[in-house]
Amino acid sequence: MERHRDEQVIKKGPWTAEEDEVLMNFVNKYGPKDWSSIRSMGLLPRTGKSCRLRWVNKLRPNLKIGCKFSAEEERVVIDLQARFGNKWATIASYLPGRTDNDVKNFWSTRQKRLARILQSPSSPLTSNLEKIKGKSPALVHEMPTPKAPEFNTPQMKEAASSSSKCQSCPSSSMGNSEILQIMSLPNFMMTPNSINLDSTTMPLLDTIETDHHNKSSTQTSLQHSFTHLPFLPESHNSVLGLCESNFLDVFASTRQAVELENVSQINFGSPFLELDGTGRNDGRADSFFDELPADMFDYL
DNA sequence: AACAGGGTCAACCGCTTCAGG
DNA sequence: TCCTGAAGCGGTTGACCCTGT
Repeated sequence: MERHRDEQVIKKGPWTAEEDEVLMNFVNKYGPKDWSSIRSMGLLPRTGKSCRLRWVNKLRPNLKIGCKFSAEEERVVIDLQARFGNKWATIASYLPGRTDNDVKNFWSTRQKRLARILQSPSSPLTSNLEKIKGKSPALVHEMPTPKAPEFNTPQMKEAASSSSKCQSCPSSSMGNSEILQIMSLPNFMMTPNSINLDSTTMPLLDTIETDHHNKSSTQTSLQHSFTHLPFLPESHNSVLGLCESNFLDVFASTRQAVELENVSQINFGSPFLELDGTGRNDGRADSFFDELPADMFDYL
């Protein structure tokens, strides 16, 4: 509770059923407008903003209350966020029964989850930070400060070393490790349709040499790295699918687009919905990361 | 059973845009 | 053209619930 200029008490906090009823009656009588008159008429001790928000988010007809986002809705949100950015009201207009608040909450939950996975200090991916810093000094202050990675198992030690050095491609010390590094950046976002770039991501694209001597050597190197990561055996095929797909092309085309258009978001269709090479898009929603085996994120 | 951590959701805040005087 | 209040929007916060330890 707080006092307003005119000494009328403004109520804050959760709405009661009685207040909802008063608000509903008001809207039924006058329509969803003139929100501030609800208080001036003495109907409710709430601000117009508060009344409007309550109506829009909870009392409006045809809202999907207490109903989780379907796979299709998730896919739409991810796709539209890539197109429109954080225009939650715009995105919500494509989803009947969903409010901008719903979409916003859904997205922030996803972001938090992803950030937590990628920012895990125990991730060996952070081992490449020093190398990246050396290549791009201007980047140093923008990067999160990682703890020294811990490689507890022989598998992890092997994975860490192989991600920057590959026996079958000795000269290919760049490419795969940088891709892993970019994927681990907190602000890096990859959706089924686009890559979002920021000031920390873009300079790193320059370090990816997907066309250096030839693409297949980098691909082989990346493949080698993934093979040595400690996934469950049954997950290796899925992971290796990344290397066999246009995974590298995505980064290569992204870099080219940055050079040509000076843009911060690259749209490229839905390459990751077709990882199995069949063009499959069964409507399953989720970002590129959800196409990966679950134990991949356990490892990260 | 108690606790911690994460997820979800409702609501508030501050800023911008719009419309009317 | 400027001012003011209303409406709209995105970011943030905090309470509550659930789950794992």
